[in-house]
Amino acid sequence: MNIGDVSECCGLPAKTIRYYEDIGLVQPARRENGYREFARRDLHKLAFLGRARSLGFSIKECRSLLSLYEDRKRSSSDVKAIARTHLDRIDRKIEELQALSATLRDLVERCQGDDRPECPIMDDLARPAPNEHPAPLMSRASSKCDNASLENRSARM
Amino acid sequence: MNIGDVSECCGLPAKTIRYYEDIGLVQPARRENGYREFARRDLHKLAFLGRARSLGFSIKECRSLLSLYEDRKRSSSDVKAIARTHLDRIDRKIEELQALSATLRDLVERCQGDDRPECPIMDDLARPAPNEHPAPLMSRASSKCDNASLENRSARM
DNA sequence: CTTGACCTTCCAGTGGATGGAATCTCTATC
DNA sequence: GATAGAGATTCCATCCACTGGAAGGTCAAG
Repeated sequence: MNIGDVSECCGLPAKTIRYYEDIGLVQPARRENGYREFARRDLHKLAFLGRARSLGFSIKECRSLLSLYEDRKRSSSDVKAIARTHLDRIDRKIEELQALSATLRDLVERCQGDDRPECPIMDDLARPAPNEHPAPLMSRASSKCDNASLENRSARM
Repeated sequence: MNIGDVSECCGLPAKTIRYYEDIGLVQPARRENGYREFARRDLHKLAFLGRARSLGFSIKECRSLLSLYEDRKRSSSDVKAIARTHLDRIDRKIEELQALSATLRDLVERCQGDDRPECPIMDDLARPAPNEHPAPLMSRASSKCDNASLENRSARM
């Protein structure tokens, strides 16, 4: 099978398939004319890769999964470990994005969205810093960011 | 102010600040010795950029936001439009990830995770295709992916 | 004078492809 | 046999937003 057929058949662009060969995920044979010749085994691997990538596994994880796929004596615990790591990563990402979403939604809702310049979104972006660990008031005097420091340092040279 | 101080003060790595200069987001002055000299205005811009990036806005969006930030006659509707587009993108991403998470969670839960090779995760990955649009049975005979086609095409040269 | 912190530039690499150019190779048709 | 067009090949560049590291200049303290 030529690359175009494989592409159509496993849903991966030909470019991607060449790329996968390049990074060693598949090793299709070559014909005399230089064309790649994909065997059933290559097709299976590519379909496997396509599915794994669509589930968000990284190429590195795909490599591991692929070697487990081809290992008859694999332990399902190894597969599960990779999947769980990935799942945890996804869930952490979801939480991050939900926090972002909440913040943005609040800002967007509070913004009038008219032709005047006043805007809570801008106010948030321009605000000094998200004081997660608010410093004691006295320590501000020695901050590198206040005006005095700025002038001093500007004048230093 | 030197880049190191700016870095500490606005929380962006020096490398990032240089990069932001490189792509034209800030234009700090230069001293005679070649060192960058950041003024208050640059500090504000960098802090703004740091916050905007931490909210997930792309550099391109940051560029737009920054020019709105410096435009006294801006319309808050322009700001809001950018933020809403971004919010929508985040929410779409969350949905995607939640679907992934659900699929993966199901697979992980069904996997024994022992020393035997049987594994629902592998079974899923190795499965032909996620038949979102299941083809009529008869059409499989002409698929490029069945054995006959494979052999034919392999034998063609 | 030396040390070490800080600054500079430039180049390369990350991940995972994707776009495009220039150049074969095959097949079909005239 | 000529030719057109599809499909294959390679290689190089590009995307995003940095980040790492090398090689070298500058500055303040001891």
